[in-house]
Amino acid sequence: MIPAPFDLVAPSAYRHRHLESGETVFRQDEKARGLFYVLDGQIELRRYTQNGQNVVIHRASNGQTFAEASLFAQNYHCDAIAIAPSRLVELDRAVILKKFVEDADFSLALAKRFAGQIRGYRRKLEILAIRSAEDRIFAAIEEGQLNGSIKAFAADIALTHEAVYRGLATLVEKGLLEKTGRGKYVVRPEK
Amino acid sequence: MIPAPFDLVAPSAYRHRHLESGETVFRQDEKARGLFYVLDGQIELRRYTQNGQNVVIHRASNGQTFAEASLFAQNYHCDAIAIAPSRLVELDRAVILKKFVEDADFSLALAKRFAGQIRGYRRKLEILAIRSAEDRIFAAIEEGQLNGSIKAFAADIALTHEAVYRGLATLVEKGLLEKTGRGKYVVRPEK
DNA sequence: TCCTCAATATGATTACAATCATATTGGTTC
DNA sequence: GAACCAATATGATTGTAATCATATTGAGGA
Repeated sequence: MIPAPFDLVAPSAYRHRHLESGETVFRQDEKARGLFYVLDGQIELRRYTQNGQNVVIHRASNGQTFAEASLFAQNYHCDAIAIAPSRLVELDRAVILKKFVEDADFSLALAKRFAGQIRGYRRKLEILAIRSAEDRIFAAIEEGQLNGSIKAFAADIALTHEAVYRGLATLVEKGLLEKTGRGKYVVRPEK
Repeated sequence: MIPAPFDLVAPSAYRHRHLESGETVFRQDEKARGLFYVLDGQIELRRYTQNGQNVVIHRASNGQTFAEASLFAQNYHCDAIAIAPSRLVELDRAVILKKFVEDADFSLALAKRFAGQIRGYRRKLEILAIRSAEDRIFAAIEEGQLNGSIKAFAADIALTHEAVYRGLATLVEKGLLEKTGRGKYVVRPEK
């Protein structure tokens, strides 16, 4: 049930947590206690700039882990907030680190996971660098970033939700997307 | 001379490379051979989108490494191009991987490095999500992203160089930045 | 069933960065 | 030192996303 490689650590390192929508998992600059596995629900990782703007760094849902990087840092570097009722497993930092030095398979798998995350962030950067709202929306949908609500998606790709609604409408008009329901869009298959 | 933890691997894994400005270190989708350490020069990591737009993912210069993540991937996921005459050390992928499973200190240090990179990308995402050109420029300078040319900096933060020149001018006008020379700007200390 | 509320959606206007143009400066080469 | 070239810099105009406003839809609760 816990995804590889974290299934390799003893269950004594697990701690279950239930959160209501809006509750905080951890805050930026708090001492890092461990990483998390989402049984169900939705967690948003956010960072705040001085001006009060905030960026959604990542959104984790069923079956995903987050805050892996905090294993190797003293503190958390973003806020983690439940945006839906959520059940999490917290994996103890010290236990994971011990496992890391003892078990090469584990450390290899974890490093691979990190490499994957790095790639993911690169793709996000790539999308944010696209200037045209329409192109950005299309690229992000192609990457599979539109799974939740349009508003959340808009925040993800750093556009206002109005701009996204408009962009979606024109993309459908151009025949690049298909509207499959209220707030539901899919890439139209090439013919 | 090679930074930790790569100083721990045998020098037989090193391969020196000299590149002229414009030459290619590797291309996207090529088989990953290893990671690189920059003795001197400048390397740009770029990704190309379908529309032909390209994003500068990272810019590596003296004393930095790049393509670490390719250790755990089959192929390179971006282009690496020298934008100045550069001397590199290529570190063999297989040797590093072997070291990784054998030496826990090494694997710990590498994982820490990865975690640092993840943090770096997060910060970059944060900056790209700032809508106002002026705020974005200021935030990026505060993060120390303005080290090379203004044009390179502009590409980094996904603005046109014109917008950056104008933003810099108004920031100086407002007293937030100080112009220390042609193309040189520093954050003005708070009083 | 009605009420409430948030997400979805579109209209009108404004703000601002992109674009196109044109100097100016500084470094390199012959 | 002249010639060349790219980076720096600013001006004028345009395009486009943000903003502010206002419906509309749908889900959940009383």
